[in-house]
Amino acid sequence: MSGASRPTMIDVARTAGVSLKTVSRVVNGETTVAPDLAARVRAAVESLHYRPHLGATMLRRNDRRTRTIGVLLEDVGNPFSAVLHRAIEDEARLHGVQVLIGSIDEDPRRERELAGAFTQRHADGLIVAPTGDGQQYLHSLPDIPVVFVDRPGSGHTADSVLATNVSGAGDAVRHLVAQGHRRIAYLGDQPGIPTARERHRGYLSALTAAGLTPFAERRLRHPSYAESATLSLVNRPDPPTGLFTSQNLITIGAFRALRRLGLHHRIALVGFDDFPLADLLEPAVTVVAQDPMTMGRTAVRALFERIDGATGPAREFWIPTRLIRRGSGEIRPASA
Amino acid sequence: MSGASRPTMIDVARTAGVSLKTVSRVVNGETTVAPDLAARVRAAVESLHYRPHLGATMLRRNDRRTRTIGVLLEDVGNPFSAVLHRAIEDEARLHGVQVLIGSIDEDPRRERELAGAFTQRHADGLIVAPTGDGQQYLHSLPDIPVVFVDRPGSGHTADSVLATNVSGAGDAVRHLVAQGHRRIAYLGDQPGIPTARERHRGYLSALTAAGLTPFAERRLRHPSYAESATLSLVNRPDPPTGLFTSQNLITIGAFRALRRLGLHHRIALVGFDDFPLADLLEPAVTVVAQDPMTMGRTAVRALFERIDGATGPAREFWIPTRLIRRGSGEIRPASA
DNA sequence: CTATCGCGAGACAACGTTGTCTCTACTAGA
DNA sequence: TCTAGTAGAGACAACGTTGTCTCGCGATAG
Repeated sequence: MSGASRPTMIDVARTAGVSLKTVSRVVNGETTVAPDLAARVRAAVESLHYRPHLGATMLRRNDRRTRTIGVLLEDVGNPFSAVLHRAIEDEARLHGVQVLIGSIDEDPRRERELAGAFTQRHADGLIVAPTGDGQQYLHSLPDIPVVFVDRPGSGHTADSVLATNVSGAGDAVRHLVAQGHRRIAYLGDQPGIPTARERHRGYLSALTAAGLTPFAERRLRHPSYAESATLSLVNRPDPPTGLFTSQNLITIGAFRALRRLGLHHRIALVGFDDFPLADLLEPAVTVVAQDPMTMGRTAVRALFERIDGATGPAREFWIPTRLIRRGSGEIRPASA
Repeated sequence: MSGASRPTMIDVARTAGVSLKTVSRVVNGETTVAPDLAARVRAAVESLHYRPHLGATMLRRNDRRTRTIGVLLEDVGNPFSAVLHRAIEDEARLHGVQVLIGSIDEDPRRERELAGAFTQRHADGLIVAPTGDGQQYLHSLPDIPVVFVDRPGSGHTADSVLATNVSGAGDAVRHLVAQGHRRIAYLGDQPGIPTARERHRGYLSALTAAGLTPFAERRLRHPSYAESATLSLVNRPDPPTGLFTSQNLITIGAFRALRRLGLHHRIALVGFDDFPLADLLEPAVTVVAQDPMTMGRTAVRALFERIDGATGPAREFWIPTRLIRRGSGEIRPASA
């Protein structure tokens, strides 16, 4: 509360009656200090509430880790991102590392800004859920380890931690086919988003493999359009009997629409990405669940390996998805 | 990508053919530089990808803002915290300020560690959702502006941004009373948590004012016990006809228990704190909603005022709650 | 034509810390 | 007893930047 500026090593040295350098040694845990002096120094540090000036430390020791990583996710308010964030934080905490985080909101400019800001704050590394716009900007940053998570990057080579999007989406579609569905519609994000592209690819190839043709597809500019898109889809003369939605917010929007029309027990729904309370809805929602905990943990570990100097080609970590049958995906087509 | 160390102002100065100080002036936007020189400097900055060394800047200008704030929330994976986080981030972004964030998990030691870590990283200020253990530790930190959010701090005076917990909980109980309920049970967090205490107080005083006595109360050590606590509560010989739950995770646990027993259309439920999909459950869940967006925005604004030097006594910002009738709270007692 | 002023730009010190070098006092071995 | 060696502790420079001071030059006024 005093307006006085923070104490420096010189203040500590004066209080302890030793030289500046001895304080530095004690603070840095060097062993070449006599025990009684070290004790005096530690007492002075305590009484003055001395904390090393991180800026000065970093300035002097240019190689020093700041024990901070930067994390760029889609939207920290979204359940998937929030859980991923939490997993990253927990793993980072195990290593005594702080987390800087920001939401990208599908805005490439925002992505570049955040990456720059975190780099300038001397993050030791970055975990990025990239937009589809390419990550060439990383080349203009000082050399910093990067791990992509959730989505592959482009224009920059780095480790990536990805869900098995194609096969997961395929699982969803195959499941609907197995229930007898032939008219299976797709609702997903705009194809600029890499995961959206892959899940769409999984949808297409599973349909084709089953001898079906894509029935109806909607690429949404924003998940908030999911509800109205579903309404228009279902109001066609030949409505789909099953829906595959490529993302949790879209799944929820679709569910909302089906409920509004009273069709939630008639039209099957399988969503990519689990979400809280999916099991409490009626019908409970069948999903292809990702494993954000494992994804976050894997990304942090890979990043730390790179920070610790691991070289070698970029690695891809594929985190498996899992179909969770809850009810909405087990609805059979009315005509069958 | 080169292993070379990052460029400094001296490199830029050499490239542009000017003095070190002139580069500094251009980078800091001083106007006393001839346009052609400034242009040469900017070109050199671009071509070398020069970024000022934040540590050196902070070292030289000890008063300088780092344009970073630290945020300590309960759990960034929890919907309430996640939305609060997002609101804080958005407001901070408007001011060009970065956010350091960490989850406390009701662990006072963790709270102290995070506050220390963020302070050492030169956060300009802190936004803290404090545990009930007291914030005396803030006194041992260098002088840093703090705003409490969601919960009042103790042992340290600072602005606080709080929901109207007492009156909000009262609204919930009064609503149940108005539906004819007499046996209204309370399920909440342990009383060590300030908000839990206040909401419990609101519960008690509204009951008393209605001429009722507290019927049954459960203080949970952790929200994960909500489901089993509800089961035991409802299995009493004289079960409650209405439940008031003090927090979103507990509300969800209680709902889950009622559903499991098939009592979700028989026993009324009003929860404090809204949560996603509350409107999609059957019955949709009546809640006393907080306004995390406004809370986050208010906290950031108050913090920036303090950072900008505002003095004066600590302020309390009360953010009103709002009862949202959705169905579960409008169930009437079976006996009535 | 000279004195004064103002503006642009460089020289230099300082911020708080740590790496390196140096110095002193003590210990051990011959 | 003397020398060499060692461990502990201080002096000093340097990290990259900015605040202050100073200098030079052209313009303006007397």
